Amino acid sequence: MPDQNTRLYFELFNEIGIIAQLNRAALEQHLTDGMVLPQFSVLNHLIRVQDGRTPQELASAFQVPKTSMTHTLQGLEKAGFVDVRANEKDKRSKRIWITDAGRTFREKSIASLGPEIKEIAAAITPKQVEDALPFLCALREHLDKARD
Amino acid sequence: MPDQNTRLYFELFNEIGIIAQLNRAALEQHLTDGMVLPQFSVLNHLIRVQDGRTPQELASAFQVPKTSMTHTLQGLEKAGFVDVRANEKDKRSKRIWITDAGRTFREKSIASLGPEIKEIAAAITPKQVEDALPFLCALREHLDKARD
DNA sequence: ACTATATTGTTCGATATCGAACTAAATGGA
DNA sequence: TCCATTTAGTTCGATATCGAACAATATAGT
Repeated sequence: MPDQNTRLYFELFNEIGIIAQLNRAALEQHLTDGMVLPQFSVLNHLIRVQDGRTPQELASAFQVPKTSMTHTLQGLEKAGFVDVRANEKDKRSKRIWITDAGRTFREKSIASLGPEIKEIAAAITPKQVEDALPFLCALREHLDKARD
Repeated sequence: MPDQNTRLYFELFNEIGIIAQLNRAALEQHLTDGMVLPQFSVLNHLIRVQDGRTPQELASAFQVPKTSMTHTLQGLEKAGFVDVRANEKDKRSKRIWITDAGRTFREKSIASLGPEIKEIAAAITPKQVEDALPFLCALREHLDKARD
């Protein structure tokens, strides 16, 4: 493995790390009630994929340790944005449902992000994003698989 | 802004966030001495760009708050991987120099990452990375500019 | 030169993150 | 059925992250 290649992959992950960083900071400026990105992302996921997910499914979806997801969900529950109910099919487990307040919060947040997204879209077109996504998905999937 | 586009950009940042997450976890498994990704990244930056940077320059480079960089540097200094010296040209400021121990640590870490990178390179070719980088750089630069 | 403003870095407190150890429930052999 | 192993989720403790407030120094405008 020539050093040049190592450098290339380092640069890739460096850029990705910084983008994640900037995205997080920008997004959290639009979230009220002290919500943070992981909490907002969970709300989105519950709507996009379907609610009724278990905490473990959510942790896997976001590739965070389950302890982190516990913490995230506790915050969402305290804010009244999700309901945590027992899972009849597996009594070790729970299921997470988004509440009306959660839906409203999400919608308001997205609305307030509108101008931001519009601005990004002016510089980075949807077409470009579509073209880039397969690469990112492949990279994600590979890292995911290699995780043992 | 149609909802479809919003969704697209959300997905983009979601993928990027997860990749950053996975990269961090994978990388930290190869770091000894309890070093974490930001500390390793700083060492890399000091070699790649040139050491003698100020903490503020480093914070900007990684787009983290300066308090976070203070913390990162304190860890590196305690480990003996960087020297923090006064900045003659600006007495508010400091300059960071990598030590021999820091260089050695970085080299060993990179060596131990070799197989990992090789494995990634098998799935994601350097060519693909090169093709993807301009998009990521553009996105990063835009977010950076939009940060006010 | 003088003063207002900006910049650098720190400390502090609140919160986020996560690994280890734990409990409870499910699963898979014998 | 019984017991070993696996899985879901929590608690706990250590550390990371970051905003606010601060002190020291630099810069800009007059």
